Amino acid sequence: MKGSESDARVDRSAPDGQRPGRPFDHSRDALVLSTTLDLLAERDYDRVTLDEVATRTGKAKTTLYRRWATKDDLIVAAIRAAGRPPEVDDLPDLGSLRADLLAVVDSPWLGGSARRLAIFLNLASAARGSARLAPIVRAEVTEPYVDVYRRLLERAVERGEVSAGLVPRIPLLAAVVPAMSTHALSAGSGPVERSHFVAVIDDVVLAALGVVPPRD
Amino acid sequence: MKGSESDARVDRSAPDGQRPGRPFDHSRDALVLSTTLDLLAERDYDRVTLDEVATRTGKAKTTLYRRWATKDDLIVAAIRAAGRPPEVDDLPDLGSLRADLLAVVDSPWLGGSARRLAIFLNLASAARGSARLAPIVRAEVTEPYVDVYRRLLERAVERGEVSAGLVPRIPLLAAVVPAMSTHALSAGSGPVERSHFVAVIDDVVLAALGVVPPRD
DNA sequence: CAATTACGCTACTCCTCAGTAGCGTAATTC
DNA sequence: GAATTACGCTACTGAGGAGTAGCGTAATTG
Repeated sequence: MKGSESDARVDRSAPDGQRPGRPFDHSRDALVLSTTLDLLAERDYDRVTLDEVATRTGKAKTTLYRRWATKDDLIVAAIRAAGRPPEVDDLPDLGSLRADLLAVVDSPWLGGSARRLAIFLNLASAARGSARLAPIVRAEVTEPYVDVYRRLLERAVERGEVSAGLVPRIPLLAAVVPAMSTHALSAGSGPVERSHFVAVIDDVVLAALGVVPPRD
Repeated sequence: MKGSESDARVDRSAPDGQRPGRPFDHSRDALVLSTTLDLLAERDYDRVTLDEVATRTGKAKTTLYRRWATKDDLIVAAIRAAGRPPEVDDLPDLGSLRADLLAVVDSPWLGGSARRLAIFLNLASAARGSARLAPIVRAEVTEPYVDVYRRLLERAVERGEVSAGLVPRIPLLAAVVPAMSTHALSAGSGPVERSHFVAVIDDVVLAALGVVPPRD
C-alpha cells in the first residue's frame, strides 16, 4: 500500500541532528508507547483513542500524528517497543520444570502477569478485526511467549524430568498456561490470582506430563 | 434504570390478538435473533450494526427498534433465544468419559463448535466492555457450558473411572477444553479442527486425570 | 540575524453508527 | 366503513473518534 513498510511516519534520511530546525523531542516517546499499552490493558482496541493517549502523556494529538501515521502504527510501535519476552534469550533454569514454569508466570514482561494478560486479551480481539495487526500480534506476542513454555518443556525431557514419549504433546501443552489464564480473566469476574497459575501448572500441565509436583 | 427489566420494548398487557390494529409479525423474530448471532460469530460486538441485521433479515431497522429498545437488548435476546446447552438437561452418557467429552465438543449448541467458539470469543470481548452484558454472558453462556464439563468429570469419579483424590481439580479441569479451544481460535490463523479438540481431551484432560485414553 | 523544523493548540472535516421522526401503507377489530 | 396498530421507507439527529489545517511559538543550524 504505502511506499515504505516502516511504522514511523517520519523517515528523513538525515540522522536528525544534522538538520536545521528544532529537533525531535524523543525524550517522551517511551512514555507514549507505554501509555498506549496501559490503555490497551484497560480497554478494547476500539475504545483506545489517540485523544486519550495525548492527554495522558501531555503531548498534543497532532504531535503524535507527526510521528506515527495512523493509530495502527502507534499500536504496532508500542508492541515492538515492548520487545520479546526476556526469557526468549535467557531461559530460566532453576533446576526443576515447575520452578521454571513459575518463573515465566512471574516474568515482568509487559508489566507482570496482570497487565500482560489484559494486553493479551485486547490484542487478540484487535487482531481478529484487523488483517494488518493479526500477523504482527502473533509474531511479536503470542508465539514468542508460547515458545518459551515449549522450550522449557523440551528441556525437561532432555533432563529426564519428563518421559521422552510425551514429546509429541509438548506443542499443545505449551499453550495450556496462556490459554487457561486468559480464559480465567475473560470468563471470571476479577483478577487472576497467582494461585490460579500455580494450580494450572500443578494440576494440569505437570499432571498431564506425569510429573509429581514437588510442593514446598 | 428502566421501569421494567424485560428485554423487549413492547410489553402491552393485552395478549396481542385481543387488540385492534395490525398484529405483530412474529414470524421472522427467530430469523432476526439467529442473524444477530451470525453477525456476532463473524465480527466484534462493536462492528455488529443494526443496519446490517436489518438488511440481512429484510426487516426495517425501525421495526427492529420497535421490538428491542437498544442494541444491547437485541444481543441479550439473541443470547437468551439460543438457550442453554442441551447437555445441561440431558447429560451425555456414552459409557466412557472420553466419549462423553467428545459428545459435548460435537454438540450442535450455538450451531456447532466453529460457530460456538467464534461467538464465545466475541461475546467475551463484548462482556469486558459492558457491565450490563458481562453477568448475562457469564450466566447464560460461559458458566452453563463449563458446568457441563464439570458434571461429566464428577460423574467419571462416581463411576470409578477417575480417582476420587482428583475431585478438587475438577473445577479447573472443566475449563480446559473451552479455554484451549478459544485460545486456539484466537491465537491461530485458521479454524479449529476437530483433531485439536481430540488432542486437548486426550493429551491434556485425560492425561491430567490419569485416564488412559482408549484410542480406537 | 534568517531559515528551518518540531511542538502545542484550537478548530475543523469525515465517517460510522445508535437511535428517532414522520409518512404512506398494510392488517387487523368493531 | 372507522379506528387502531404494525410495517417499511427515507431522512434525520447526535455522539464519538480518526485524521487534518493552520497558527503562534520554541529550538535548532548557519
